[in-house]
Amino acid sequence: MGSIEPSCFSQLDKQELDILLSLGTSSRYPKGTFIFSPGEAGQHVFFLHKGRIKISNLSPAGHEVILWFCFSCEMFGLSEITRGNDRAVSAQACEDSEVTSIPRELFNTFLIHHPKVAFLIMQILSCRMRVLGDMLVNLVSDNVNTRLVKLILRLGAQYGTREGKVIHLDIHLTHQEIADMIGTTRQTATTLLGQFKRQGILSIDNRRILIESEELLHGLLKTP
Amino acid sequence: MGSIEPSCFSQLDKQELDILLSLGTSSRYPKGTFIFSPGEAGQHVFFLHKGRIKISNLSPAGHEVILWFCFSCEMFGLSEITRGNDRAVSAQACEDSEVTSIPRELFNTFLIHHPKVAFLIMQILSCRMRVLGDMLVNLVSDNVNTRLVKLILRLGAQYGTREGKVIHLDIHLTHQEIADMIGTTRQTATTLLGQFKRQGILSIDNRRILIESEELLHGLLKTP
DNA sequence: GGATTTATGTCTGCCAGCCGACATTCTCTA
DNA sequence: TAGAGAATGTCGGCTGGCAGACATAAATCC
Repeated sequence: MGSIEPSCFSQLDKQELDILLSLGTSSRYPKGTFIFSPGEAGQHVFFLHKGRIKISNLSPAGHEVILWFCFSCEMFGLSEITRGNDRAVSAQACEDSEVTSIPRELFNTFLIHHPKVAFLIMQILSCRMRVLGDMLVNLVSDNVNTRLVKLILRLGAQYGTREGKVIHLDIHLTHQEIADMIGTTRQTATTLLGQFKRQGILSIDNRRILIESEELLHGLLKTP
Repeated sequence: MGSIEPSCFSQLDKQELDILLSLGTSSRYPKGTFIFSPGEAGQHVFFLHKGRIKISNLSPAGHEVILWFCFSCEMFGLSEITRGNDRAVSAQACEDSEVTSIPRELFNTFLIHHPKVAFLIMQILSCRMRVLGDMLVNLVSDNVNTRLVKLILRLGAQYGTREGKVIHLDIHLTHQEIADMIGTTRQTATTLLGQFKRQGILSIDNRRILIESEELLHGLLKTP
């Protein structure tokens, strides 16, 4: 579980990052708009300055699976870079977002001259592969309740800010989105979240989760 | 569906490949032995000359999920290269296999001087990410029957050899392994495979699948 | 070539969680 | 600030497929 992504480009010199970003053009995407969709040719990679991007996979039957979210200073659209394949997934802005898009060719050339960055990219890809692998195992071997607990714990560890015992999750998430992350239905997610609330494990304020007791949450893992 | 992996190192000059392989040492792994297991430090990458390697993820509860198989001329153990992380998955020889293992550090240095290969690695990682993404969607949105059909079709397209209407799948697979690839139980896999046999869709000879009628198989996708 | 392990085939009860349906409440937008 | 649209809460019936349990068949190993 929980191999955290080397999310920030902190490992990059400010200088290197500036060169990279100068290769692209910046633009704004209002909440809800798609940066790219499945089937399109993948001719750009993206660097997210501000906002939040949802990377998801849509089945022909219309079933959405959220693979992960990208936050500030993360890159996305990397999977298609080398060959310019069609996009396999969609990228949608969950909030108003500011993004630099870098043409594939320029990015590739950049990588050749900056092997350090190429390494970072491999690292990001590897890390995301692990996440997907973990998701698969969860999906197969855990029931919905456990999956939800693990999701909340993971989100807390990765994106939460601690205030005393309470962990604030400053991510606006609907029950539908939560359901799509763990492969269940909206109704089931609602029911379980309701239970957790009643047990004093968490509360939700304007679609933002507050983990009241990480301990209790952990406890749910032991006795299924 | 079905983005096929650039499996072979055909895109590499024979020369480049020779240099790469000279960095490592070759050894044999008898059927059943593990090349690496979860939790170990990932200090090598591997090139498979001959045999078949099963890459899988094991849940704490003991539930195995097979992520993919590696065949001749494919590499594996790539996910941990950049940082030397612990292995997240296990690699087990399904047949007697011959493998060259290349120390991480040497491989990394090699990559810096051969950006073309670095690109190839990214491509492989990207491709495997897609496969995992597809697996996730399948798992969530399809029932077991459909998942099995899709698996067989995919295996056929990827690894099958055509002889007239029949497609030979020269991969020795137990029902348990098939079940572990689509996230179901051995019993259910057995039952469904039995049905397919009775319908004349496929036959199994010494654990090797023969697709008798790809059409019929495809037909099962339309009417669930 | 016989014994032991490993894989296959089949049946059954049971229950997690899906699905539809609806009421209620929240949250944006105009 | 009203009104539309979206999100949440809740119920109950239905069922896919899991989990045992066991018999048989097929490999594999001395």
